[in-house]
Amino acid sequence: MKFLEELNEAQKKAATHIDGALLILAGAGSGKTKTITTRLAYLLSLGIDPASTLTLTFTNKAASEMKQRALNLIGDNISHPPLLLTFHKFGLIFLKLYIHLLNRNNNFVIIDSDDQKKILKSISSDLPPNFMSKEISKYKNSFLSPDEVYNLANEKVYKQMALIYDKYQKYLLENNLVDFDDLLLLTYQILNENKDLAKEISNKYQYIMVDEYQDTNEIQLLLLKKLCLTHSNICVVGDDDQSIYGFRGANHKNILEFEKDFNAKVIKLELNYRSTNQILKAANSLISFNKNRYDKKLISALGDGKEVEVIENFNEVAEAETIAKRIKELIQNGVSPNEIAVLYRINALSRSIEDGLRSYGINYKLVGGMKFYEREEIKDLISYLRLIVNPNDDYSFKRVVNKPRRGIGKTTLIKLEEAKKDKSFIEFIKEDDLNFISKKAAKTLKDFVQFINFLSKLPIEEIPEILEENINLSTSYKDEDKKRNVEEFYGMIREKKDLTLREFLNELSLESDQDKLSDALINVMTIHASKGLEFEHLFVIGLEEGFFPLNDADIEEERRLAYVAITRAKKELVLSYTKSRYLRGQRTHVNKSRFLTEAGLIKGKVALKESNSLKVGSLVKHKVFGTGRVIGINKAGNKKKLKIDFGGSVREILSDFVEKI
DNA sequence: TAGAAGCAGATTTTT
DNA sequence: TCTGCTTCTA
Repeated sequence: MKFLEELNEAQKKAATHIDGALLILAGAGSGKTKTITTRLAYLLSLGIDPASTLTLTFTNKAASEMKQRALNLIGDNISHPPLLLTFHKFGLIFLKLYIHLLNRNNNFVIIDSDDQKKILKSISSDLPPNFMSKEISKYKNSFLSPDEVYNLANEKVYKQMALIYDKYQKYLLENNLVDFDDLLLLTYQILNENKDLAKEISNKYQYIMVDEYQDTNEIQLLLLKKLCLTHSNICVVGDDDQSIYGFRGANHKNILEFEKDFNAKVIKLELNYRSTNQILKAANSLISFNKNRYDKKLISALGDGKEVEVIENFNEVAEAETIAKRIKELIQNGVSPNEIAVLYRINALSRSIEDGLRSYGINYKLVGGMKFYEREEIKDLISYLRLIVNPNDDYSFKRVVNKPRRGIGKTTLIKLEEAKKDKSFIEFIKEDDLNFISKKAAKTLKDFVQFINFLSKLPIEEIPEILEENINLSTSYKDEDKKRNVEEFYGMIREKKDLTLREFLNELSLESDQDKLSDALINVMTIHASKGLEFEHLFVIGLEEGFFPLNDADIEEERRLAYVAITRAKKELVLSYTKSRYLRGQRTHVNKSRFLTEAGLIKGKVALKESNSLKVGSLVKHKVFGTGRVIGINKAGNKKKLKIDFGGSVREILSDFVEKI
């Protein structure tokens, strides 16, 4: 087991821990992936059956990377590879096998958040789709049924939301659709309702590992508890200080309470192999202002290094120019552009820096941005494929029936919608003589349905050619990029000839974009997108109150975000702020961020104005009273007393005793 | 039906 | 300022 020798003492301790729960608190740059892949290799080298291990990640990229690294360590002397996949894919595989226990068919289709919003929009046009989608996700993640939401609602909007939620759920059931939350939720539900199955599954996966544990949500925690029903061999890795997905439902508390929840041993990895000590000093100082955290301190294995720089500029144009100049110099001095990055808190700040980079002739790539399969043209094609798989998918029908233009506009669709009643569009068009619309439109629709029907009989690899011949989608777009994307997608389909179309579609909706990394470009992205990455030379812009921190709602998460940003830097870190910034057609004067002071980079008084994000209208959970909604907030000394409506009974409770959901 | 013009709204987003 | 949606007009 040579590979153990590559680890430091703490890492080795973590990697060789076998039985019982373990929390590996892996600080930024402390060799987290190395440690857990080594642990996996170690388990396998002890003769543990790969099939009895289960490693869960959040991204496909992380899963495949870890798998590769573990296999490299162990070599090819194992019968089959260990199971490494995302939480969602695990849910998918599980539901394929067991969704019948909920009386549902396993030919369900996964919808992404975009589809979800469109469905919600069609249910209600007077609430913002983002709001609806967030609310519903909250309900699902706290196991609230539409009825329960209705009973908890104390305001009109929430009553309305309950009805929308109800309609949405019915729509999903009718069309046999599953959203991202469902993949986890239904899996949990099945395990919860079938005790024997839960035991069987738990027995099957004797060694569970979870990556990025700080990003898990409530359901994921419950799911893990089910998986650990018959044993306690769960090893989770994460860093509470890098929990930055709270707004998406991640519960920072999970990692803080793992020790208690699973009676776990804790091992801290604090030796950092990424950044110099100057950089870590700033990071440590900043994060120490957070109260809810494990105490730890990163120590550099690399020496002191260059001082962290703070630069002030008059405005965003000057800022961009200063930074572009610096980057140009770096590149001229032989630094590889892919070792340089510019980070910001919100996408809106990318514009000024892009302008600056362009005017200095620096090539950059915007990381994050629009994902390949989220693009209009790809979604169009996906809708065609979905319609082929499931002709009753009205959502997809509406999307593509007039793409390319066939002369089927809004009016025709409205007429059809009224006439078809409970039937799906395709069903109806097949059976009806359509004499209430023009002859031409009727023929077009009949032809369209026939075409879809024809496609459904083809093997997957023949679909691209026939599709392209008949609909010419790639030529109907003016944009060259779109044409290229269409071609690329056709290529992807052709490669999948050993899958059914349905399998292909489900895989696709769980796939995220693999960035084509190019060495010739510098990186420009949000801090969120930078998580897990590292750069020798790092510029973080917009360190101004109101931009970063963006607001006071969850200042600890903002601070963790700043911590993530700082710890991306290997050798050189430059933090930049301006005196005024132009945004949305308005110029505002801004003050430098408190984070600069907290990081010990500039002198100044550290303001202590903390507030938590509980507002009137927030959903909260109480250990005894369950879920309720805040209807009032009062001060009680230096604490907050909340008036909470628990589905009819109103109670006053100190904010310490409830948890926001 | 399809493009043009007018208007509100605008964090972060692993699946 | 820019985007995405609704309303207007040929």
